[in-house]
Amino acid sequence: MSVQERKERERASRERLIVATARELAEQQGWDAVTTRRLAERIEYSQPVLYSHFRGKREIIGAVALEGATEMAAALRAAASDADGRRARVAALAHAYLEFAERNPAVYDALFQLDGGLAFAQEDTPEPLKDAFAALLETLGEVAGEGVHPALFTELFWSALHGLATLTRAGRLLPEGAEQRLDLLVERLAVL
Amino acid sequence: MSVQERKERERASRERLIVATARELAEQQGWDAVTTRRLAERIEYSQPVLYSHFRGKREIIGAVALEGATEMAAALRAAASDADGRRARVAALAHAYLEFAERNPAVYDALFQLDGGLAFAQEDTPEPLKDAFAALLETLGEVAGEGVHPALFTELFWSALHGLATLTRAGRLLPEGAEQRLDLLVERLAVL
DNA sequence: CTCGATTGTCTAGCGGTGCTAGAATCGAGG
DNA sequence: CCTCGATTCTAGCACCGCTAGACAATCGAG
Repeated sequence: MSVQERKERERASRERLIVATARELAEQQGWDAVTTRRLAERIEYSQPVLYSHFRGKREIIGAVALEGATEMAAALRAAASDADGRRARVAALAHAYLEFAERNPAVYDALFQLDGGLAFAQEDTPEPLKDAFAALLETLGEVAGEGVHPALFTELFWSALHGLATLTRAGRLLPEGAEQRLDLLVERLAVL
Repeated sequence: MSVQERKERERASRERLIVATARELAEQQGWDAVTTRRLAERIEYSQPVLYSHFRGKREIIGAVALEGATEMAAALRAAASDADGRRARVAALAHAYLEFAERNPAVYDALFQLDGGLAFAQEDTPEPLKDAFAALLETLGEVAGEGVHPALFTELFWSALHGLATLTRAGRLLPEGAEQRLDLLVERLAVL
């Protein structure tokens, strides 16, 4: 049975290669440049191989998104745990969120902008996505204020962060005010 | 010279037809369905005619976006002027914004989600876009609070609305909480 | 050790996209 | 009515996501 195990290992490793290459290509040249032909060429296999791992391009985007969600959750938790006090924790969390979006634009797009075929806010939502939301909830739930449902507050705060992230990156907001907008968001929205 | 004038009128009218048809098709079947072939067929001309009016598909999206921006500005001003008192005005504005996004998803996408080749937050930003932001600023500037720059406050509030609009439509937020999230946003962010 | 079956991969191609060169057609002015 | 410039169309380019079917490599049985 060792032969079969080796094959499965190789197959799994090739799948990781596909996802990593897609992500790399997307970060370098944007998702438009991630075509099945270019991706196949980079991993040094033919196009149909991609389809033996994923149903189509959507699923590849989805795989990058899941990978990114795990990293994002970790980054958010790390930022929150490095800060002392509720105010500092919320500020650090918000800052970490926007920094992740800025440093990994392709991953952020895969998560929230493109169609990766992922379910959200439902029962069959993949674990990494739920966990990323949970990472937000852990810190933001503390500052929802009395009588306000923590999850609902988190959704609102998250929406604001998402809006800042996307509008900033699309050049819709002047970059100069970024820090002030973030301060104001934390100050006003959170009950400290 | 009347012949030439007639031709110019006809040309302008055909351009309006292109934009209106693109918008209609996008609202009906999504922007993916708006291909140059389908669009050409609907206006009963061949593809190259599109390119005698617009540089390419991007510019057509941009034209829909500008049309939408004008309408949005009007809708926001109408909602604000119908309400009495600052709190009600801000709530009405926010509600009108989200309603516009929900009822005109294709236009909203053209404005903020797709690349219509439009400049933002710059000197050469088209007038309708500046005006839509101005419509937000007129109402939101009043509730920025002391020592907070009205434009910066408006950018933040707008970001939150944009986040709510996009995440809701992408199925990332549960629709049930929409009203509560909106109330909370107005209550917390605005200084009433 | 050979041979058939199974598995894996590739070549080639389908119908679609945005966009454009050059042919064909139209219509206004002489 | 005819000419000639402006307008519109036909046909085609290179690329897209995706897949059928040919081919090669590997495995297990005799």
